[in-house]
Amino acid sequence: MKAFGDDDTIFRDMDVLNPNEQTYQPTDLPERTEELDQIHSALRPATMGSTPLNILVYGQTGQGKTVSITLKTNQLQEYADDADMDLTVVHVPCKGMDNSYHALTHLYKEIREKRLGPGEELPSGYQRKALLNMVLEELQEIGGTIIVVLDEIDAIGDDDYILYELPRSNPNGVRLSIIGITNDLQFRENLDADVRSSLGEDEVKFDPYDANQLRNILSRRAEGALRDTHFRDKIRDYEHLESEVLSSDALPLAAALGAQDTGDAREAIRLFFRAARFADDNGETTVTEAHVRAARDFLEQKAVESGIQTLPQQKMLALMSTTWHISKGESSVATTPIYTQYKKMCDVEDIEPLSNRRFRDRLNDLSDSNILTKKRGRGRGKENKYGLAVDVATAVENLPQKNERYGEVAEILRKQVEMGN
DNA sequence: TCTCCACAGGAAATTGGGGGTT
DNA sequence: AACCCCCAATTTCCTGTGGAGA
Repeated sequence: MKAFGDDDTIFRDMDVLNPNEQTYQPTDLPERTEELDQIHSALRPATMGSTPLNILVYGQTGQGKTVSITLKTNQLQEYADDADMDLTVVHVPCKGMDNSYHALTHLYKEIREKRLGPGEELPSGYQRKALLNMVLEELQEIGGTIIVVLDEIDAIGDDDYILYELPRSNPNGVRLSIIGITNDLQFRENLDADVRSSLGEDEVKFDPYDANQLRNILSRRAEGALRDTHFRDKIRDYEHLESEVLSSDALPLAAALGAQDTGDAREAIRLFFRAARFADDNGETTVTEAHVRAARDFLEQKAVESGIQTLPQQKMLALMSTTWHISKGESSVATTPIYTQYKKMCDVEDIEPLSNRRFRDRLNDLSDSNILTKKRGRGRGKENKYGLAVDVATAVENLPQKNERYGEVAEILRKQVEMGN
C-alpha cells in the first residue's frame, strides 16, 4: 500500500486549481477589465456621497460574474472603511430559491446578521408585504449606503415581486442600490419593462471566454498550483530534474476544448485540474496533452453515467427496453420492437404505458442527449433504428438497483446481459 | 415502374394539475 | 368549495415518405 507523504508531486498548491470557488477565488481578472470598469463606474457614485447605480449583470455560467462583483464591492468596502464612509454590502445567493418571498427571507436574515452578527433565523409566517416592510426597516436601521447583490436571480423565475418593489422602495436615509446577477439571458428579456428599466440602470454583459482568454486564465492558475522549474529543488526525485512540469501543448489543448464547449472557465479549470491529477497520481512529472485528453474522456464518461442515473422514469424505461434488444447482439433496433418490449416492462412494473407517438419522442430525446444512436429512414417503409451510444456495460451498470424504482425490470435485464456473455 | 402501407413526425385536441378568484 | 384559467404533458389525428413487392 502507498504511504502518505512519500509521493513526489507536481503540485505546489492544489487548491489554486480546485474548481470549487470556496476553495480558491482569483484576486484579479485581466480578461474582464472592461466589465470591471463598467461595474466601477456604476458603483463610483458611492464615493461621492450619492447612490450607486443599480446594475443588471448577465452572462452564462463560469464567466466570472460573481467574482467580478465580489472583487469590486470588496474594493469599495475597503475604500469606505478607510474614508470612514458608511457602506454595507449584502450578498444573497438565490440559487435554489423558487420565489421572491423565499429570496426576501434570506435577504432579511443576511441584513440582520450584518447588523447583529451571525445566528439569525429565517423569518417565516409573515405576509409578503409585511416581510418587505421588515426588510426596509432593517435597511433604515443600518442606514448609509447599502448595496444588495442578488446572485442568480433567474432562480426565482418569473416572480418579479422583489425586483419590482426593492429598487423603488427608497427607504428613509438609505442610499440603496441593487445588483442583479443572472445566468439566463432569456431572463433579462422576460423581465417586466418597469423592472428592467429600474434594475438595469446599467447593464454589464459577460461574453463567453474565447480560447486565448481561457489559456491565460489556465496558465495563471497553473502557475500558482504547479511547481515550475524554479521549484525543482523541492522535488525529491532528482532523476526527473530535466523534465518540465507542464508540457507546452497541454494547456492550450485544455483551453481549446473548453472554448469549443461552453467558454466556461470553471469547466476548463475542472478539466485541467483532472489532467494534472492524472499525471500526479501516476507519479509522472509532466502534464501532457495525453493527460488532458484522458481527463476529457473521464469527465465525459462521468457525465454520461450521471446522465443515465438521473434519467426520468419514462426515458429510463425507453433506455432499458432498447438495451434489452441491443444486449441480444443487434447493433440497432427498429422502433416497433422497442415499443413492444417497453409495454411488457410497463406491465411488469404495473404502469400505464405511454402512447406509441409519445414513446417515439422519448427515444428521440435519448438520442438527442447522446445516449442512444438514431438511424433514420432505411428498411421497410420509413423506419428509424436506435442503438446504444454508450457501452452496454455502462448502460447496464447505471440502471436502477434492485431496491429502487424499476429495479425489477433492470434486474431481469442484467441477468440477460450476463447470460449473453 | 407503379402502388401500397407502415411508420415518422407535425399539428390539433384533450387531459390534468396548480394557482388564483369569488 | 366551486369555478375558471393557464400551462405543460400527452394523446389523437393526420399527412408525407420511400422502400417493398407486384
